[in-house]
Amino acid sequence: MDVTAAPIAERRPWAPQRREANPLTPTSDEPFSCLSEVDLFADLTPEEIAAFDQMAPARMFRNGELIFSQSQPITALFILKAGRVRIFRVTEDGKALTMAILEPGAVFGEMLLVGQRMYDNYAEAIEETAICQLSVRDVERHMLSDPRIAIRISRILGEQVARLEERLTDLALRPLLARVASTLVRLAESQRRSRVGHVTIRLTHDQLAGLLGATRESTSKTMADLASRGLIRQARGRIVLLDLDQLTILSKKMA
Amino acid sequence: MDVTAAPIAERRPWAPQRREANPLTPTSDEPFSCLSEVDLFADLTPEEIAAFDQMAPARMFRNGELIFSQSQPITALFILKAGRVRIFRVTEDGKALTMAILEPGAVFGEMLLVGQRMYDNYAEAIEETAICQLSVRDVERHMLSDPRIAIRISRILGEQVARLEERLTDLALRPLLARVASTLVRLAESQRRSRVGHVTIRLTHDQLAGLLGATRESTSKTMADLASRGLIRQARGRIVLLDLDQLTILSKKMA
DNA sequence: GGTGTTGTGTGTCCTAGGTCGCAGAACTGC
DNA sequence: GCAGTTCTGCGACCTAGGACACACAACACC
Repeated sequence: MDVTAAPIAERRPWAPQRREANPLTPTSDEPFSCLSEVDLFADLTPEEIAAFDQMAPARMFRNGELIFSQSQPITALFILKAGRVRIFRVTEDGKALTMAILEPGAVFGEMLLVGQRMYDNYAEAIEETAICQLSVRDVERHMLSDPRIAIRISRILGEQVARLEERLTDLALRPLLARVASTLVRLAESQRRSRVGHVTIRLTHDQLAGLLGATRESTSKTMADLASRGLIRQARGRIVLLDLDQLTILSKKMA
Repeated sequence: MDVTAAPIAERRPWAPQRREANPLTPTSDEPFSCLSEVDLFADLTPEEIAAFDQMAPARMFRNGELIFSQSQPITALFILKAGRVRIFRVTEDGKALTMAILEPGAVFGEMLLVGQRMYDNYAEAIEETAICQLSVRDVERHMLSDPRIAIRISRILGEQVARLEERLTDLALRPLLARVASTLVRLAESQRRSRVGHVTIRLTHDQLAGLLGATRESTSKTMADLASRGLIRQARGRIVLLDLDQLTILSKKMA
């Protein structure tokens, strides 16, 4: 903890554990490419990618640091190079719902590209994280007009719509057990880098609860249930999915 | 009711009151334009629009008729010319959630354009409705490649994402009263053709409930509450919003 | 190894909203 | 007008999951 920091800063539950500022390191030492392997740019030539890379400064964030709150439209597009990021919203009375947990390769802030105001979304690093940023100016100048990019954006947004509709109906019509199962399955899919054997999800019950729109307590209870059925195995901060198929079935069960 | 029809067809609550089939009338008599005034095509020249119009046959649907269920990827794109359409999902046990209620000028089925399978969405006419359809082939041939269209699609999807995120957090963190208020306000915005005085929303409590993810009963109760506060006035199947500002405030109130 | 902190298990309430059931009002079609 | 249907309004339940309050286990940092 930073000793120079304020008293302890009102500690709202969703709030970043560390304060927002403090760029840490520019980390331009190793000139890694931000954009290759990000499918938003998959249609571009290597030369074009290199050109974009020039204008995408990288930046590190510590666990808990805020990457943006709605008050920062300085940057148009973020590319998550390493680490993990949580996108979330907060209500007046301090409760939060997390919209997504992003894995490396993800692009976020795309709403600005599309004329949306990015609303009340916050983004927070949930571990040591490297992020490349493209400024509004560069993006407007070089990307918005490019049909290859536009099509990719459509695809990304389309997937997002599908996921959101799914979550919405789950939340509206399914009991917690099913929602937990369905969320776990979805998380598993979104990170099946290694399709070998069991998938491990690195999330605390608290983080999972934020994704579910439920409390930590009932989430814990439900997880215990799943564990007792042998569908998952638990450890502090990580969840091993043992039986994807069974979980998928459960995710569709109603009351 | 159609006397030749089956016994009464298991009447699941979400099901169309009339059966699916029966094209009614091709209605090509008056050659109206399907595509002008639809902003998806706003960037096209009048000639191009006319060309598309050729390939967009219109079709009428009666109140309650199903326009598509997930088993019909014959048509890629629907344009709602007149009437209203409800997009919804159904769970195994017959409960439904309404994703959207569309007004004339809306485009739907866009998910297919974007490589999504359109999932479990159903579309149903909720009044006498005229719809133009574009086939997968035509769309693929003439539109997907067109950057002007691609950009428009991005914009539409972006708005959709924003709305869905809003609804999701509402559902997760706000009590029914706030959700009702917020939904009413959203509906008002989406149809403020006449910005004069009070907005009238033509929906039954039941339809509203489907949009809220709540039951008809509690929706009714909440509506009565709003009415008693003088924020709305009610009549059978229609709701008059008297105090938008106050409703907006309410929509943000928590418990 | 001790001390603080962050995750997890549980247990007792308590309430928003679902469920069921019915009654009456409003519109539809004859 | 009358009969069937669709809407709306209650009211008496009942339950999933939230709120609160701990206790303890695991890790992190010195």
